[in-house]
Amino acid sequence: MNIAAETFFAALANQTRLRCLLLLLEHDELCVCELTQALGAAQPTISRHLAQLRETGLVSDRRQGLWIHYRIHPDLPDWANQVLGQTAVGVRGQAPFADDLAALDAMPNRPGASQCA
Amino acid sequence: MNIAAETFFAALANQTRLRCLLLLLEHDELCVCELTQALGAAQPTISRHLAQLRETGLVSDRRQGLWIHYRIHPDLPDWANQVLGQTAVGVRGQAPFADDLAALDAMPNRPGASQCA
DNA sequence: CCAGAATATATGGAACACGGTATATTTTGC
DNA sequence: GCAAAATATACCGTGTTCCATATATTCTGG
Repeated sequence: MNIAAETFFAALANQTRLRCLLLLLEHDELCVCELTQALGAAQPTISRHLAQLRETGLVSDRRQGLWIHYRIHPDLPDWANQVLGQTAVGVRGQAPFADDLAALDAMPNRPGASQCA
Repeated sequence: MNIAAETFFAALANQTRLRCLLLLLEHDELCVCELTQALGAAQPTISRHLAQLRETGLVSDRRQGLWIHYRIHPDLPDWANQVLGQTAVGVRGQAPFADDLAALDAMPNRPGASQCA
């Protein structure tokens, strides 16, 4: 997979998108409602940013009934994965990223893949 | 030094700025005329982007007579340096980054620190 | 002090990014 | 087929980014 560096960084230049991506880096797969809840954002906001990430090839999606699960795109080039990983290291423990992880863990009734087959 | 991740990525989201940064990653220090020549861009364009990189703490500058030399900011956090390094790996050999390096090497009369004490 | 070189800043207009609100789509269970 | 849930898209107003052009600043040599 090819992705222009500037396009990639433009995707990371928005806090909502970056928060989503870093959450997806820790939890393989998340659905829109989980991301919405974790970030405390409006659903259309999350949905629109996820669409943008999908269009630029940063994430892939998978429908399962009513839920659509997103994950970091499996064909993301190695350097891009490294960048995401280093970013996660860089912001570890900082707001709002750390809070997002906590909020997700505290969320009840998660439709995660862990509990359905 | 602290720099917000989204601010950092916004700085990398523009091709002119990214090209400058990747050039600075290979050659420790470059002056505006060298960057202008290497990118084949207008001087105010380069100057404006460098000012932006300076304001966000990504580069530092040093005046030497008429020339102002820029370099990657020495206090850039480790993760940010890693990101730049990985990006350089990711775009190695690709246009326009590879051409920039070639154009810089081909530039005559460079006011580099190498030739003036 | 003046001219010229290197760099910086100002200004204005076009394009784009973003969030909020409203609405549409897709799927499921009945 | 209908209602409801999860998600997606449309639309709009506002602020931002970007480039081009013009002008200002800073320094050097004479």
